[in-house]
Amino acid sequence: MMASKGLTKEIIIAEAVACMERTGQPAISLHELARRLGIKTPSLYNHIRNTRELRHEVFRYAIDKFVAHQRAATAHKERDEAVRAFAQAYHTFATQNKGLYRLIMSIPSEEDAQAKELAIPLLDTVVEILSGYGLTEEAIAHWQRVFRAILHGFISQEDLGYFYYYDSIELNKSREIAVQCFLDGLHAGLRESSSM
Amino acid sequence: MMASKGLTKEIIIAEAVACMERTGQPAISLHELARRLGIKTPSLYNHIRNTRELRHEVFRYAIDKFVAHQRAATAHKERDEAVRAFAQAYHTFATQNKGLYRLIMSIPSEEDAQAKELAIPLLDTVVEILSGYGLTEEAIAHWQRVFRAILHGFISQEDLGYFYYYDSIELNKSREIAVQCFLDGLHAGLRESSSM
DNA sequence: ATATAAAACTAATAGTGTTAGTTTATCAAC
DNA sequence: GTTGATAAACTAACACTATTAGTTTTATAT
Repeated sequence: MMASKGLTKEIIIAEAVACMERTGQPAISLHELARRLGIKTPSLYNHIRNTRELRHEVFRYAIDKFVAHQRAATAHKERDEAVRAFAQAYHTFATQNKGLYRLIMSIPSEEDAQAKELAIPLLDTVVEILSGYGLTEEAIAHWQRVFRAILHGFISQEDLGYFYYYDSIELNKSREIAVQCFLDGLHAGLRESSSM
Repeated sequence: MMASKGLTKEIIIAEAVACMERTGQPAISLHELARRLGIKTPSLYNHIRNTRELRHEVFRYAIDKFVAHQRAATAHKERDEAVRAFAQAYHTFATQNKGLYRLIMSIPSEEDAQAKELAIPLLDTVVEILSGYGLTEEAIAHWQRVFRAILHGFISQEDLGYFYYYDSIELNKSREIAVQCFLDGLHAGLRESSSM
């Protein structure tokens, strides 16, 4: 019983995802992966091209999961309420799926045009919410960047430990303030543009 | 002429820094480093304990450089003017010292308490600026987090390629809007707390 | 001059990813 | 049911990482 243990690409990807979710790391070695699947390392190459492709597949999975999570959290919500719900969902996903989130935030980087393609739905979720504010196309592009910058910046620094400077001060409150800051800034921006 | 080519820890660190600045990567292999210094890989261990220590030393250098850059940019400035200058300096450093910035943003992460210690001056620069707004200690802690979240989040996503969604829309303008958003949010927060 | 210590070396190990070439099991056609 | 093709496992090897042990060389201080 050497050949065929019923292993498929999907099973490999699922196992890789499970490992990342468990360890919180955005990667797994082929050795470890093969060990968990009960095969020898090179056998993985019968199913995947290389680590890049594997990472890519897990990336696709992570994006899908993240997007679904965001859509579920903001469905039937609009404007400020949607923004707050989105921020909450974003943070929840990032902390509860650390490995996947880190992967999402470590892939594109210049080269990988294919990954950027896959990530578009992720950007669309924010754009849809901001569409409810009656902004111009250009304004949406700007504010979508600002919003995502705040959300990711917050998670990232929290994760890095750069927020434990005043470690007695509650992180959740900081996050609320950040979201409120975005809304205040957005509203201020709206007032300004409508008065011109 | 085997022993002693006048190599020191400082020279090694300087070369590592130079490599990172050149490649934009937050790391360099010992092989490459040794090659550039004209020695064999294991000889590096006469001067450094391991890659962790080397990274640590480069990290220290990066923090110092970043802090100096920030202080120079915001000296004799206050409040909004200082905030804007800081944001500008932050972005300039991150883009012109990509390798060092990436290193700064990849080290601490839970474990490394020593690195967190080294990074404190980095946080102080923001705290000092926010001190000019007459906020409470707690409010400073919150807003310092928000500001740094925006700044890093912006750089990070820009670097990752997550901002090229609407690639015709100017990044610089988005950044201005982000900083203005922070100031509007901060001012809104100030009004609210003073009216209580 | 010689002993010591610093700083280079060679050789080897273990952990990454990856390729080439080989064997085995399964499944379809004759 | 044997045959033959294919899929999927294997072993063996290589290149690249960091690292350690043990050796040699050179500079320097007594």
